[in-house]
Amino acid sequence: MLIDKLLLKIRERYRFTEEEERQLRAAMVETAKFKAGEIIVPEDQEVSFSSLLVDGFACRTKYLKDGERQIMEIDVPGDFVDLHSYPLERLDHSVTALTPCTIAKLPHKKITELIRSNPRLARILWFATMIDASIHREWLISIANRSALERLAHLFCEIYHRLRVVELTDGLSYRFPLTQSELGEALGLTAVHISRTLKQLREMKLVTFHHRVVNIMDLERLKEVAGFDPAYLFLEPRTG
Amino acid sequence: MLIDKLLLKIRERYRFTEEEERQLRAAMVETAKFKAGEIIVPEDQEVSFSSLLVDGFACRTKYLKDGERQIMEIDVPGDFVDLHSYPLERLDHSVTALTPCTIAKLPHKKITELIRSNPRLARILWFATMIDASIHREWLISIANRSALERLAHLFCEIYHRLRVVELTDGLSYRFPLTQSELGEALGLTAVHISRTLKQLREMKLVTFHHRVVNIMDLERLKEVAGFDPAYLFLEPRTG
DNA sequence: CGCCTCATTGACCTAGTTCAATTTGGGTGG
DNA sequence: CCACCCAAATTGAACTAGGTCAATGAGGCG
Repeated sequence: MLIDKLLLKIRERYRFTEEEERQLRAAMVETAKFKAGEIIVPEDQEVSFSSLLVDGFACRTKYLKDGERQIMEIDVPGDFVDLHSYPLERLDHSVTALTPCTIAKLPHKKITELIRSNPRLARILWFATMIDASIHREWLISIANRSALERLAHLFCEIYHRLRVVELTDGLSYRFPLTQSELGEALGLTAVHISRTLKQLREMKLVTFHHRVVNIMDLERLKEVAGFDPAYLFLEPRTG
Repeated sequence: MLIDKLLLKIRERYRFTEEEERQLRAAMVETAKFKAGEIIVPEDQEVSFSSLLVDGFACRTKYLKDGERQIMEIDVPGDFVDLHSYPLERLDHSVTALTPCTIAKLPHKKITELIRSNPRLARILWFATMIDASIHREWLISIANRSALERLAHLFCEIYHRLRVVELTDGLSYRFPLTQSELGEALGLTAVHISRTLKQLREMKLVTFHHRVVNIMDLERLKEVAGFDPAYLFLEPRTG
Protein backbone atom coordinates (compact mmCIF):
# COMPACT_ATOMS: atom_id res chain seq x y z
CA MET A 1 0.00 0.00 0.00
CA LEU A 2 0.95 3.56 -0.61
CA ILE A 3 1.62 4.77 2.85
CA ASP A 4 3.05 1.61 4.38
CA LYS A 5 6.54 3.04 4.88
CA LEU A 6 5.08 6.08 6.57
CA LEU A 7 3.06 3.87 8.88
CA LEU A 8 6.17 1.91 9.80
CA LYS A 9 7.73 5.15 10.96
CA ILE A 10 4.66 6.33 12.85
CA ARG A 11 4.06 2.98 14.52
CA GLU A 12 7.65 2.95 15.70
CA ARG A 13 6.85 6.02 17.79
CA TYR A 14 3.11 6.21 18.44
CA ARG A 15 0.35 3.86 19.44
CA PHE A 16 -1.56 4.42 16.26
CA THR A 17 -5.13 3.14 16.21
CA GLU A 18 -6.67 1.38 13.22
CA GLU A 19 -9.13 4.22 12.95
CA GLU A 20 -6.30 6.74 12.74
CA GLU A 21 -4.54 4.68 10.11
CA ARG A 22 -7.78 4.50 8.13
CA GLN A 23 -8.26 8.27 8.35
CA LEU A 24 -4.76 8.94 7.13
CA ARG A 25 -5.03 6.45 4.28
CA ALA A 26 -8.36 7.92 3.22
CA ALA A 27 -6.89 11.42 3.10
CA MET A 28 -4.23 10.53 0.54
CA VAL A 29 -5.47 11.21 -2.94
CA GLU A 30 -3.65 10.54 -6.19
CA THR A 31 -0.07 9.54 -6.88
CA ALA A 32 2.47 10.95 -9.29
CA LYS A 33 5.76 9.78 -10.74
CA PHE A 34 8.92 11.75 -11.39
CA LYS A 35 12.07 10.96 -13.33
CA ALA A 36 15.49 11.24 -11.78
CA GLY A 37 16.53 14.87 -11.68
CA GLU A 38 13.02 16.27 -11.99
CA ILE A 39 11.79 18.90 -9.58
CA ILE A 40 9.00 17.51 -7.41
CA VAL A 41 8.20 20.75 -5.60
CA PRO A 42 9.56 24.04 -6.93
CA GLU A 43 10.84 26.82 -4.69
CA ASP A 44 8.68 29.85 -3.91
CA GLN A 45 5.44 28.55 -5.39
CA GLU A 46 2.11 28.22 -3.59
CA VAL A 47 1.50 24.58 -2.74
CA SER A 48 -1.92 23.12 -1.96
CA PHE A 49 -0.92 19.57 -1.08
CA SER A 50 2.00 17.76 0.52
CA SER A 51 3.88 14.89 -1.09
CA LEU A 52 4.63 11.61 0.63
CA LEU A 53 7.58 9.82 -0.91
CA VAL A 54 6.39 6.28 -1.58
CA ASP A 55 9.31 5.03 -3.59
CA GLY A 56 12.70 6.42 -4.58
CA PHE A 57 15.10 8.97 -3.14
CA ALA A 58 14.65 12.74 -3.22
CA CYS A 59 16.35 15.71 -1.64
CA ARG A 60 15.78 19.27 -0.53
CA THR A 61 17.99 21.68 -2.42
CA LYS A 62 18.70 25.34 -2.83
CA TYR A 63 20.29 26.62 -6.00
CA LEU A 64 23.01 29.19 -5.53
CA LYS A 65 23.94 32.14 -7.72
CA ASP A 66 27.00 30.43 -9.15
CA GLY A 67 24.98 27.51 -10.49
CA GLU A 68 26.01 25.29 -7.60
CA ARG A 69 23.40 23.73 -5.41
CA GLN A 70 23.29 22.65 -1.81
CA ILE A 71 21.48 19.49 -0.80
CA MET A 72 19.97 20.17 2.61
CA GLU A 73 18.31 16.88 3.39
CA ILE A 74 17.91 13.44 1.87
CA ASP A 75 14.36 12.06 1.70
CA VAL A 76 13.82 8.33 1.81
CA PRO A 77 10.60 6.33 1.26
CA GLY A 78 8.06 7.04 3.99
CA ASP A 79 9.17 10.69 4.33
CA PHE A 80 6.90 13.60 3.58
CA VAL A 81 9.12 15.63 1.31
CA ASP A 82 7.22 18.84 1.98
CA LEU A 83 4.83 18.47 4.86
CA HIS A 84 6.19 21.81 6.03
CA SER A 85 4.51 23.41 3.02
CA TYR A 86 1.25 23.02 4.98
CA PRO A 87 2.11 25.71 7.54
CA LEU A 88 4.50 27.58 5.22
CA GLU A 89 2.26 27.66 2.10
CA ARG A 90 5.34 27.97 -0.11
CA LEU A 91 8.80 26.47 0.20
CA ASP A 92 12.09 28.30 0.60
CA HIS A 93 13.80 25.53 -1.38
CA SER A 94 13.07 22.94 -4.07
CA VAL A 95 12.52 19.23 -3.71
CA THR A 96 14.26 17.23 -6.41
CA ALA A 97 14.10 13.55 -7.35
CA LEU A 98 17.48 11.83 -7.01
CA THR A 99 16.10 8.65 -8.60
CA PRO A 100 12.77 7.87 -10.26
CA CYS A 101 10.22 8.65 -7.54
CA THR A 102 6.62 7.87 -6.74
CA ILE A 103 4.76 10.24 -4.46
CA ALA A 104 1.28 10.24 -2.96
CA LYS A 105 -0.55 13.51 -2.44
CA LEU A 106 -2.12 14.73 0.77
CA PRO A 107 -4.15 17.90 0.10
CA HIS A 108 -3.73 20.67 2.65
CA LYS A 109 -7.51 20.91 2.99
CA LYS A 110 -7.55 17.31 4.11
CA ILE A 111 -4.84 18.01 6.66
CA THR A 112 -6.99 20.77 8.09
CA GLU A 113 -9.94 18.36 8.27
CA LEU A 114 -7.83 15.62 9.82
CA ILE A 115 -6.54 17.96 12.50
CA ARG A 116 -10.03 19.23 13.24
CA SER A 117 -11.46 15.74 13.67
CA ASN A 118 -8.46 14.39 15.55
CA PRO A 119 -6.16 16.99 17.18
CA ARG A 120 -3.66 14.28 18.13
CA LEU A 121 -2.83 13.99 14.44
CA ALA A 122 -1.72 17.62 14.47
CA ARG A 123 0.98 16.74 16.98
CA ILE A 124 2.02 13.64 15.02
CA LEU A 125 2.32 15.48 11.70
CA TRP A 126 3.97 18.45 13.39
CA PHE A 127 6.41 16.01 14.97
CA ALA A 128 7.32 14.62 11.55
CA THR A 129 8.36 18.09 10.38
CA MET A 130 10.38 18.67 13.54
CA ILE A 131 12.53 15.63 12.78
CA ASP A 132 13.57 17.39 9.61
CA ALA A 133 14.56 20.46 11.61
CA SER A 134 16.55 18.25 13.95
CA ILE A 135 18.33 16.69 10.98
CA HIS A 136 19.11 20.18 9.69
CA ARG A 137 20.70 21.00 13.04
CA GLU A 138 22.84 17.89 12.98
CA TRP A 139 23.96 18.65 9.43
CA LEU A 140 24.88 22.13 10.60
CA ILE A 141 27.14 20.53 13.20
CA SER A 142 28.64 18.26 10.57
CA ILE A 143 29.43 20.96 8.08
CA ALA A 144 30.64 23.46 10.66
CA ASN A 145 32.68 21.12 12.83
CA ARG A 146 33.40 17.72 11.39
CA SER A 147 36.19 16.77 9.00
CA ALA A 148 35.39 15.33 5.59
CA LEU A 149 36.00 11.81 6.92
CA GLU A 150 33.71 12.33 9.89
CA ARG A 151 31.00 13.95 7.80
CA LEU A 152 30.85 11.14 5.32
CA ALA A 153 30.85 8.54 8.08
CA HIS A 154 28.09 10.46 9.84
CA LEU A 155 25.90 10.60 6.76
CA PHE A 156 26.28 6.87 6.17
CA CYS A 157 25.21 6.26 9.78
CA GLU A 158 22.21 8.56 9.52
CA ILE A 159 20.88 7.03 6.33
CA TYR A 160 21.48 3.55 7.70
CA HIS A 161 19.32 4.28 10.75
CA ARG A 162 16.59 5.99 8.75
CA LEU A 163 16.39 3.24 6.15
CA ARG A 164 16.31 0.53 8.76
CA VAL A 165 13.03 1.86 10.18
CA VAL A 166 11.40 1.56 6.78
CA GLU A 167 12.96 -1.85 6.20
CA LEU A 168 15.18 -0.82 3.31
CA THR A 169 18.43 -2.13 4.71
CA ASP A 170 19.86 -5.56 4.09
CA GLY A 171 21.95 -6.31 7.14
CA LEU A 172 24.60 -3.59 7.21
CA SER A 173 24.13 -2.81 3.56
CA TYR A 174 21.73 -0.52 1.73
CA ARG A 175 21.06 1.06 -1.65
CA PHE A 176 22.01 4.73 -1.60
CA PRO A 177 21.68 6.01 -5.15
CA LEU A 178 23.74 9.22 -5.07
CA THR A 179 26.74 10.07 -7.16
CA GLN A 180 29.91 11.21 -5.45
CA SER A 181 29.22 14.64 -6.76
CA GLU A 182 25.80 14.62 -5.05
CA LEU A 183 27.40 13.43 -1.82
CA GLY A 184 29.63 16.45 -2.14
CA GLU A 185 26.65 18.76 -2.61
CA ALA A 186 25.12 17.37 0.57
CA LEU A 187 28.26 17.61 2.68
CA GLY A 188 29.68 20.88 1.44
CA LEU A 189 32.68 19.16 -0.17
CA THR A 190 33.91 18.74 -3.74
CA ALA A 191 33.43 15.52 -5.67
CA VAL A 192 37.20 15.18 -5.84
CA HIS A 193 37.51 15.26 -2.09
CA ILE A 194 34.61 12.83 -1.65
CA SER A 195 36.49 10.37 -3.84
CA ARG A 196 39.64 10.68 -1.76
CA THR A 197 37.71 10.39 1.49
CA LEU A 198 35.77 7.32 0.36
CA LYS A 199 39.08 5.71 -0.43
CA GLN A 200 40.24 6.46 3.09
CA LEU A 201 37.08 4.96 4.62
CA ARG A 202 37.60 1.89 2.45
CA GLU A 203 41.21 1.53 3.54
CA MET A 204 40.19 1.92 7.16
CA LYS A 205 37.79 -1.00 6.63
CA LEU A 206 34.81 1.06 7.84
CA VAL A 207 32.50 1.37 4.81
CA THR A 208 32.54 0.86 1.09
CA PHE A 209 30.40 2.74 -1.40
CA HIS A 210 30.32 1.18 -4.85
CA HIS A 211 27.64 1.09 -7.53
CA ARG A 212 25.40 3.19 -5.27
CA VAL A 213 25.43 0.59 -2.52
CA VAL A 214 26.72 1.33 0.97
CA ASN A 215 28.33 -1.56 2.76
CA ILE A 216 29.12 -0.97 6.39
CA MET A 217 32.02 -3.13 7.47
CA ASP A 218 32.24 -2.06 11.10
CA LEU A 219 29.22 -0.14 12.38
CA GLU A 220 30.53 0.45 15.90
CA ARG A 221 33.80 1.91 14.74
CA LEU A 222 32.05 3.89 12.01
CA LYS A 223 29.75 5.53 14.59
CA GLU A 224 32.72 6.28 16.76
CA VAL A 225 34.66 7.92 13.94
CA ALA A 226 31.56 9.91 12.98
CA GLY A 227 30.68 10.88 16.54
CA PHE A 228 27.24 9.57 15.67
CA ASP A 229 24.46 9.55 18.25
CA PRO A 230 21.01 8.64 16.86
CA ALA A 231 19.20 10.71 19.52
CA TYR A 232 18.54 13.47 16.99
CA LEU A 233 16.44 11.10 14.88
CA PHE A 234 13.93 10.62 17.70
CA LEU A 235 13.40 6.96 16.90
CA GLU A 236 12.20 5.98 20.37
CA PRO A 237 8.49 5.57 21.27
CA ARG A 238 6.67 8.77 22.26
CA THR A 239 4.52 9.23 25.32
CA GLY A 240 2.06 11.70 23.71
CA MET B 1 2.74 42.99 28.28
CA LEU B 2 4.51 39.67 28.20
CA ILE B 3 3.70 38.45 24.76
CA ASP B 4 3.65 41.74 22.90
CA LYS B 5 6.69 40.99 20.77
CA LEU B 6 5.21 37.65 19.80
CA LEU B 7 1.96 39.33 18.81
CA LEU B 8 3.87 41.80 16.63
CA LYS B 9 5.29 38.86 14.74
CA ILE B 10 1.98 37.03 14.44
CA ARG B 11 0.03 40.12 13.40
CA GLU B 12 2.61 40.76 10.68
CA ARG B 13 1.51 37.51 9.08
CA TYR B 14 -2.00 36.60 10.25
CA ARG B 15 -5.30 38.33 10.73
CA PHE B 16 -5.36 37.55 14.43
CA THR B 17 -8.67 38.15 16.20
CA GLU B 18 -8.94 39.72 19.62
CA GLU B 19 -10.40 36.50 20.87
CA GLU B 20 -7.37 34.57 19.62
CA GLU B 21 -5.03 37.05 21.23
CA ARG B 22 -6.93 36.71 24.47
CA GLN B 23 -6.76 32.91 24.33
CA LEU B 24 -3.03 32.98 23.76
CA ARG B 25 -2.42 35.51 26.52
CA ALA B 26 -4.50 33.48 28.94
CA ALA B 27 -2.52 30.33 28.21
CA MET B 28 0.81 31.82 29.29
CA VAL B 29 1.51 31.07 32.91
CA GLU B 30 4.46 32.22 34.97
CA THR B 31 7.68 33.91 33.93
CA ALA B 32 11.27 33.12 34.81
CA LYS B 33 14.57 34.96 34.63
CA PHE B 34 17.98 33.65 33.63
CA LYS B 35 21.45 35.11 33.92
CA ALA B 36 23.74 35.41 30.92
CA GLY B 37 25.29 32.04 30.20
CA GLU B 38 22.66 30.01 32.03
CA ILE B 39 20.97 27.09 30.35
CA ILE B 40 17.28 27.82 29.80
CA VAL B 41 16.34 24.41 28.41
CA PRO B 42 18.76 21.51 28.79
CA GLU B 43 19.35 18.92 26.09
CA ASP B 44 17.68 15.49 26.25
CA GLN B 45 15.33 16.21 29.14
CA GLU B 46 11.55 15.84 29.11
CA VAL B 47 9.95 19.27 28.82
CA SER B 48 6.34 20.01 29.81
CA PHE B 49 6.13 23.64 28.73
CA SER B 50 7.57 25.88 26.04
CA SER B 51 9.39 29.14 26.73
CA LEU B 52 8.63 32.41 25.01
CA LEU B 53 11.56 34.80 25.08
CA VAL B 54 10.18 38.07 26.40
CA ASP B 55 13.41 39.94 26.86
CA GLY B 56 17.06 39.27 26.10
CA PHE B 57 18.95 37.15 23.58
CA ALA B 58 19.30 33.38 23.68
CA CYS B 59 20.60 30.69 21.36
CA ARG B 60 20.25 27.05 20.48
CA THR B 61 23.51 25.19 20.99
CA LYS B 62 24.99 21.76 20.84
CA TYR B 63 28.08 20.96 22.84
CA LEU B 64 30.71 18.91 21.04
CA LYS B 65 33.09 16.29 22.38
CA ASP B 66 36.09 18.61 22.29
CA GLY B 67 34.43 21.17 24.57
CA GLU B 68 33.54 23.41 21.64
CA ARG B 69 29.97 24.34 21.00
CA GLN B 70 27.98 25.20 17.93
CA ILE B 71 25.34 27.91 18.04
CA MET B 72 22.59 26.81 15.70
CA GLU B 73 20.17 29.69 15.95
CA ILE B 74 19.88 33.06 17.63
CA ASP B 75 16.63 33.74 19.51
CA VAL B 76 15.40 37.30 19.84
CA PRO B 77 12.50 38.69 21.91
CA GLY B 78 9.17 37.38 20.65
CA ASP B 79 10.64 34.00 19.67
CA PHE B 80 9.59 30.77 21.26
CA VAL B 81 12.95 29.27 22.12
CA ASP B 82 11.60 25.74 22.27
CA LEU B 83 8.11 25.52 20.86
CA HIS B 84 9.36 22.45 19.02
CA SER B 85 9.62 20.70 22.38
CA TYR B 86 5.81 20.38 22.20
CA PRO B 87 5.87 17.79 19.41
CA LEU B 88 9.38 16.51 20.24
CA GLU B 89 8.92 16.16 24.04
CA ARG B 90 12.66 16.53 24.56
CA LEU B 91 15.24 18.63 22.74
CA ASP B 92 18.24 17.44 20.78
CA HIS B 93 20.12 20.57 21.84
CA SER B 94 20.25 23.11 24.69
CA VAL B 95 18.91 26.62 24.80
CA THR B 96 21.31 29.04 26.48
CA ALA B 97 20.90 32.66 27.55
CA LEU B 98 23.35 34.96 25.76
CA THR B 99 22.29 37.90 27.95
CA PRO B 100 20.05 38.13 31.02
CA CYS B 101 16.73 36.75 29.78
CA THR B 102 13.08 36.80 30.79
CA ILE B 103 10.87 34.02 29.52
CA ALA B 104 7.14 33.32 29.82
CA LYS B 105 5.95 29.73 30.05
CA LEU B 106 3.33 28.09 27.89
CA PRO B 107 2.48 24.63 29.28
CA HIS B 108 2.17 21.86 26.69
CA LYS B 109 -1.21 20.90 28.13
CA LYS B 110 -2.46 24.38 27.35
CA ILE B 111 -1.16 24.08 23.79
CA THR B 112 -3.18 20.90 23.40
CA GLU B 113 -6.25 22.70 24.73
CA LEU B 114 -5.67 25.73 22.50
CA ILE B 115 -5.37 23.54 19.43
CA ARG B 116 -8.48 21.61 20.33
CA SER B 117 -10.59 24.73 20.80
CA ASN B 118 -9.11 26.54 17.79
CA PRO B 119 -7.40 24.34 15.15
CA ARG B 120 -6.20 27.43 13.27
CA LEU B 121 -3.81 28.04 16.16
CA ALA B 122 -2.18 24.68 15.45
CA ARG B 123 -1.20 25.92 12.03
CA ILE B 124 0.04 29.25 13.41
CA LEU B 125 2.19 27.67 16.12
CA TRP B 126 3.40 24.99 13.73
CA PHE B 127 4.31 27.76 11.31
CA ALA B 128 6.44 29.44 13.96
CA THR B 129 8.53 26.30 14.35
CA MET B 130 8.92 25.96 10.58
CA ILE B 131 10.55 29.38 10.40
CA ASP B 132 13.26 28.00 12.63
CA ALA B 133 13.75 25.08 10.26
CA SER B 134 13.97 27.50 7.38
CA ILE B 135 16.60 29.50 9.24
CA HIS B 136 18.53 26.30 9.85
CA ARG B 137 18.51 25.64 6.11
CA GLU B 138 19.79 29.10 5.32
CA TRP B 139 22.57 28.72 7.89
CA LEU B 140 23.47 25.42 6.27
CA ILE B 141 23.90 27.30 2.98
CA SER B 142 26.00 29.93 4.71
CA ILE B 143 28.35 27.54 6.41
CA ALA B 144 28.65 25.20 3.45
CA ASN B 145 28.98 27.77 0.70
CA ARG B 146 29.63 31.32 1.79
CA SER B 147 32.98 32.89 2.64
CA ALA B 148 33.62 34.33 6.09
CA LEU B 149 32.83 37.82 4.80
CA GLU B 150 29.57 36.73 3.21
CA ARG B 151 28.52 34.73 6.25
CA LEU B 152 29.02 37.58 8.64
CA ALA B 153 27.23 40.00 6.33
CA HIS B 154 24.38 37.51 5.97
CA LEU B 155 23.97 37.10 9.71
CA PHE B 156 23.86 40.86 10.24
CA CYS B 157 21.13 41.10 7.57
CA GLU B 158 19.11 38.28 9.10
CA ILE B 159 19.15 39.70 12.60
CA TYR B 160 18.37 43.15 11.29
CA HIS B 161 15.22 41.88 9.57
CA ARG B 162 14.14 39.79 12.52
CA LEU B 163 14.65 42.57 15.04
CA ARG B 164 12.84 45.09 12.89
CA VAL B 165 9.60 43.10 13.12
CA VAL B 166 9.71 43.26 16.90
CA GLU B 167 10.71 46.93 16.84
CA LEU B 168 14.16 46.46 18.30
CA THR B 169 16.06 48.30 15.61
CA ASP B 170 16.93 51.95 15.65
CA GLY B 171 17.18 52.92 12.02
CA LEU B 172 19.94 50.76 10.58
CA SER B 173 21.38 50.08 13.99
CA TYR B 174 20.60 47.46 16.61
CA ARG B 175 21.92 45.97 19.83
CA PHE B 176 23.39 42.53 19.18
CA PRO B 177 25.03 41.40 22.39
CA LEU B 178 27.36 38.63 21.24
CA THR B 179 31.10 38.47 21.63
CA GLN B 180 33.27 37.87 18.58
CA SER B 181 33.93 34.43 19.90
CA GLU B 182 30.17 33.72 20.00
CA LEU B 183 29.81 35.02 16.47
CA GLY B 184 32.46 32.48 15.56
CA GLU B 185 30.53 29.70 17.27
CA ALA B 186 27.47 30.62 15.23
CA LEU B 187 29.24 30.88 11.89
CA GLY B 188 31.68 28.00 12.17
CA LEU B 189 34.68 30.31 12.26
CA THR B 190 37.35 31.14 14.83
CA ALA B 191 37.22 34.29 16.92
CA VAL B 192 40.49 35.35 15.32
CA HIS B 193 39.03 35.17 11.87
CA ILE B 194 35.85 36.98 12.96
CA SER B 195 38.04 39.85 14.14
CA ARG B 196 39.84 40.04 10.80
CA THR B 197 36.60 39.79 8.86
CA LEU B 198 34.87 42.49 10.91
CA LYS B 199 37.79 44.74 10.13
CA GLN B 200 37.28 44.07 6.44
CA LEU B 201 33.56 44.86 6.65
CA ARG B 202 34.43 48.09 8.46
CA GLU B 203 36.98 49.07 5.84
CA MET B 204 34.48 48.30 3.09
CA LYS B 205 32.11 50.73 4.81
CA LEU B 206 29.35 48.10 5.04
CA VAL B 207 28.84 47.50 8.78
CA THR B 208 30.51 48.18 12.07
CA PHE B 209 30.18 46.06 15.17
CA HIS B 210 31.41 47.75 18.33
CA HIS B 211 30.32 47.50 21.93
CA ARG B 212 27.75 44.89 20.91
CA VAL B 213 25.99 47.28 18.59
CA VAL B 214 25.63 46.63 14.88
CA ASN B 215 25.63 49.69 12.68
CA ILE B 216 24.74 49.07 9.07
CA MET B 217 26.32 51.71 6.88
CA ASP B 218 25.03 50.51 3.51
CA LEU B 219 22.17 48.00 3.70
CA GLU B 220 21.78 47.51 -0.05
CA ARG B 221 25.42 46.75 -0.62
CA LEU B 222 25.56 44.60 2.53
CA LYS B 223 22.68 42.44 1.25
CA GLU B 224 24.36 42.16 -2.09
CA VAL B 225 27.67 41.06 -0.59
CA ALA B 226 25.81 38.57 1.61
CA GLY B 227 23.58 37.27 -1.16
CA PHE B 228 20.77 37.95 1.28
CA ASP B 229 17.15 37.32 0.29
CA PRO B 230 14.65 37.64 3.17
CA ALA B 231 12.23 35.13 1.57
CA TYR B 232 13.38 32.42 3.99
CA LEU B 233 12.10 34.46 6.94
CA PHE B 234 8.52 34.34 5.62
CA LEU B 235 7.74 37.86 6.76
CA GLU B 236 4.90 38.44 4.29
CA PRO B 237 1.22 38.09 5.26
CA ARG B 238 -0.23 34.58 5.07
CA THR B 239 -3.41 33.56 3.35
CA GLY B 240 -4.32 30.77 5.82
C1' DC C 1 32.30 0.14 -30.92
C1' DG C 2 32.23 4.45 -29.25
C1' DC C 3 30.28 7.73 -26.24
C1' DC C 4 29.20 9.91 -21.96
C1' DT C 5 28.89 10.18 -17.21
C1' DC C 6 31.21 9.06 -13.08
C1' DA C 7 35.36 8.10 -10.47
C1' DT C 8 40.32 8.46 -9.60
C1' DT C 9 44.75 10.52 -9.12
C1' DG C 10 48.38 14.12 -9.13
C1' DA C 11 50.22 18.87 -8.52
C1' DC C 12 49.52 23.13 -6.84
C1' DC C 13 46.84 26.83 -4.31
C1' DT C 14 44.17 29.37 -0.67
C1' DA C 15 40.84 30.50 2.93
C1' DG C 16 40.74 29.97 7.27
C1' DT C 17 43.23 27.82 11.51
C1' DT C 18 46.57 27.73 15.12
C1' DC C 19 49.61 29.61 18.25
C1' DA C 20 51.34 33.31 20.56
C1' DA C 21 51.99 38.01 21.74
C1' DT C 22 49.94 42.54 22.52
C1' DT C 23 46.42 45.96 23.13
C1' DT C 24 42.00 47.77 24.62
C1' DG C 25 38.54 48.95 27.74
C1' DG C 26 35.13 48.42 31.16
C1' DG C 27 34.54 47.29 36.10
C1' DT C 28 36.10 47.29 40.93
C1' DG C 29 38.21 48.10 45.17
C1' DG C 30 41.17 51.09 47.88
C1' DC D 1 40.28 59.20 41.12
C1' DC D 2 43.61 56.06 40.26
C1' DA D 3 45.56 51.32 39.96
C1' DC D 4 44.70 47.00 38.83
C1' DC D 5 42.40 43.10 36.67
C1' DC D 6 40.34 40.32 33.33
C1' DA D 7 37.76 39.30 29.41
C1' DA D 8 37.58 40.59 24.73
C1' DA D 9 39.80 42.17 20.59
C1' DT D 10 43.68 42.72 17.51
C1' DT D 11 47.70 41.48 14.92
C1' DG D 12 51.51 38.65 12.98
C1' DA D 13 53.62 34.32 11.31
C1' DA D 14 53.42 29.68 10.10
C1' DC D 15 50.45 25.76 8.92
C1' DT D 16 46.75 22.59 6.84
C1' DA D 17 42.34 20.72 5.20
C1' DG D 18 40.17 20.90 1.44
C1' DG D 19 39.70 23.28 -3.20
C1' DT D 20 41.03 23.87 -8.08
C1' DC D 21 42.61 22.41 -12.38
C1' DA D 22 43.67 19.02 -15.42
C1' DA D 23 44.56 14.49 -17.09
C1' DT D 24 43.30 9.59 -17.08
C1' DG D 25 40.55 5.41 -16.20
C1' DA D 26 36.42 2.65 -16.01
C1' DG D 27 31.85 1.23 -16.62
C1' DG D 28 27.35 0.94 -18.78
C1' DC D 29 24.46 1.38 -22.74
C1' DG D 30 22.61 2.70 -27.40
